[in-house]
Amino acid sequence: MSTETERKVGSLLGSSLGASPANGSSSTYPQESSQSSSAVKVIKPVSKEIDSAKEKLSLELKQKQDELRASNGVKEIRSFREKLPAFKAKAEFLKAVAENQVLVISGETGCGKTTQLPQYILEEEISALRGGSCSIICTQPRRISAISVAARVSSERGEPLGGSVGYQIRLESKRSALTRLLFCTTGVLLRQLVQDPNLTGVTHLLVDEIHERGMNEDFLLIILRDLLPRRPDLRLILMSATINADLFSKYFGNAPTIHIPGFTFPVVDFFLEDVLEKSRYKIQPESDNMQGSSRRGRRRRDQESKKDPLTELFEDIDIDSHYRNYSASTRMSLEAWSSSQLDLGLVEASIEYICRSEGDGAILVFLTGWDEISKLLDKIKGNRLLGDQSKFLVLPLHGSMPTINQREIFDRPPPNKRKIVLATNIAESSITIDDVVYVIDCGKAKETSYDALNKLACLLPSWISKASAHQRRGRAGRVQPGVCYKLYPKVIHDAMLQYQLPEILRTPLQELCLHVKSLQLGAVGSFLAKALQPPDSLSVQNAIELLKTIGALDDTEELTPLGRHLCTLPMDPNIGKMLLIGSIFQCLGPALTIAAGLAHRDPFVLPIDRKHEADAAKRSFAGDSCSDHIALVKAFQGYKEAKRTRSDRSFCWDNFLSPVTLRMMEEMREQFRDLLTDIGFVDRSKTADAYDQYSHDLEMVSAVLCAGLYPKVVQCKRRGKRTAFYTKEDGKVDIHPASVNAGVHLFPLPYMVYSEKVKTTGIYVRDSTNISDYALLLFGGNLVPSQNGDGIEMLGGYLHFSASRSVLELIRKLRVELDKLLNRKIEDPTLDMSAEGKGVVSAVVELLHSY
DNA sequence: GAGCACTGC
Repeated sequence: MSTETERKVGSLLGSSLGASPANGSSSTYPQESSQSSSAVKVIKPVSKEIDSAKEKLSLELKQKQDELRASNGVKEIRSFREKLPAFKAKAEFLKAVAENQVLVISGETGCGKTTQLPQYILEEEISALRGGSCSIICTQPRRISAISVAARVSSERGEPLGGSVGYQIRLESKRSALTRLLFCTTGVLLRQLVQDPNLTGVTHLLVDEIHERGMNEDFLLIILRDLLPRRPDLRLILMSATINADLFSKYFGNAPTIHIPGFTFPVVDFFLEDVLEKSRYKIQPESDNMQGSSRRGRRRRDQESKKDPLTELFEDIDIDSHYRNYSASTRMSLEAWSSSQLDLGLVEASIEYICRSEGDGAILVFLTGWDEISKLLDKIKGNRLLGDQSKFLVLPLHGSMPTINQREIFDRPPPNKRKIVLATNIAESSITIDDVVYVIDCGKAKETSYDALNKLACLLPSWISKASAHQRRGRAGRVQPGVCYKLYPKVIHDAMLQYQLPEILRTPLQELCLHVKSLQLGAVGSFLAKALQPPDSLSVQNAIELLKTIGALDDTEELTPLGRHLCTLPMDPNIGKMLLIGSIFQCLGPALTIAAGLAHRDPFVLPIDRKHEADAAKRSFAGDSCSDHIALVKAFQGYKEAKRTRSDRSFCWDNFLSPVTLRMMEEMREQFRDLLTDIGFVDRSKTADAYDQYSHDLEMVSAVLCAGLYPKVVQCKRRGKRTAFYTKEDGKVDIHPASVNAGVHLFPLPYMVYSEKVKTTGIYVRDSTNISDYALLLFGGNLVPSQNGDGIEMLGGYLHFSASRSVLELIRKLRVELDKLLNRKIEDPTLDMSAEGKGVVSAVVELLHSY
């Protein structure tokens, strides 16, 4: 810091000291009253008028339903509905609903459970003249399914969507006062529970797809089990796609179970050994120049550190005796087969075999990721048979590839042209391609896991579960009998886990823990211990520790005022804090954009053939900011400007941006702005620019990022002509190659903040912004004087700052004033920062610019 | 030098 800066900051700070009230009791927070969160009073139908209105509605609904039933259009649909397997179980189902508070349904694909069961309840209630007072909710894990199921059900009833049947998902709903059956995402229901913990008025709740074991669904089940005794009139129906519904039944005190068989066309399975026989493909043994280390080798287990149990199981088999009925060539291939590396030649040979020897129909190949899809695509292009573009339409399908929104994935190709889709897990449940007849399954998927010991999120390829394999296989039998080629031995299939580990055991829990607090469900640890499969207490402890570090929970694990604000923001608590600080420091626009991008999805897409251009486009948005977050802000700004001139389509195309994601981000920004308004941080009467005074100030935006993302800090240490990166928890880490900071050798500033760090082939920081030590000193963690008195420490002594005594003293003073101001603002969001905090804010700005 | 997938009053 120059003496000039020191003088300026000192004088600005001096002026602010007088402006702040003498008693800035920033450390004591007002106590939360136990009633404070039930601000929304639920209006209960007590008066006679309301009762009679309901009776009238019940009559109307019944008349309308009877009329519709008699009409011709619905008659046709009715005969279709009566052919569904669910129809046979209708009477049993309705009887069980009437007699039990909780019911578990296991229904296989194609049985019609999702569209029929909620509808049966609705029809039954309307027929019994309870239509006016019933309220049926059916949750779905995904937005698309909530919409499409609601649309299907209302059309089966011959009604417009939003009548008696509606849907509600984030930022979008079609429902009315008449809606009696609502399909919503599980997340929407969880938010609803914050306002109305008793689900007042809801008569029937159906929770669909619980076998997927998503975090929201598992969380909801804990809440519901506690709620049922308080709501004896509420009926709960759990719907699972797999026969094994025991787990859920037991969890709810041995609730009765009804099984509904499914209907799909038969699918024939072939395993690796059969595929080798049929295709005559020869797997090449690992050549010695691969150093024999990382890749493979049967019975070379002792040379390798760790192998998964399924691979070990296979390697313990004596190939010649176990596969004695197979050809010598197949046995040799099985001997050479590696479970750790997918043999793309084998995939290619399988596709070729289908194209030569089998009938018409699309082929769907399940792979693990971008890299495999890309390499296989190249291989197919060079293939003599498959490379013929007049006969084959080969399409990659991956969440961050632009093809994801193209119609041709779903459309039937012209006659004599075969569609071949190379997909990730996205085609397992999110995207359905109807005309698939052949599935090729590599047996693996990239899966997130959470290493609580090292506080590290991982994303590694692993064997899928039997349930997943079944689901993938089923993709072949939607329109006619199909075939599934599994590129792994039957022995491995038989040893696969029945189900994937539930998400609650695979994910960092800070957001969930905050949610538990906001629902006033008691101590986080003991509440989550009631889960179907409770998370490791160390994971819970890590999450609580983080929430304490960022100031969302106090020492007694109670919500602080900051924590209460964060509960209202539907995003990771670090990102929520960034948004709040951004609004306080008048960087609202960028904060909204960054929050929307990080909370939803990166809008940058990666086309398979132009990834270097895509990389360059992202870097040009970042300019010399050394920030992925700034790149995001600039890209969004560019999109908004292009929209004004109606050139957004070409802008997105030219800059490798996803228009769908950007539109979603626009809507999310509005939602966030509204939420900030609700909690007082944004005043609607002020103009938009009132909160954007520093939005173009890179140093301020970086400081806001630091305030939000702390303690996710990376140290940049110069090593000769390069920079090496370190974190407290992991030691050396790498910048993710997709980051604008990848490959940059020297950085102007000594630290980075990031929002996501993940272990794949190494430990990568996915997004980063280069920040100064002043940003950290002012907006990072608590400042602790060094033991030897010559500096300041942070992050448990991991970060050390040294400077002259007078500078350190000045920073310490400024920090005290800044914390006071922030605490006052957070306790009372209506506090006028521009008046009350003028001196402190000016001093902060001055210091941040003193580089 | 590398990228599973969802989702939120």
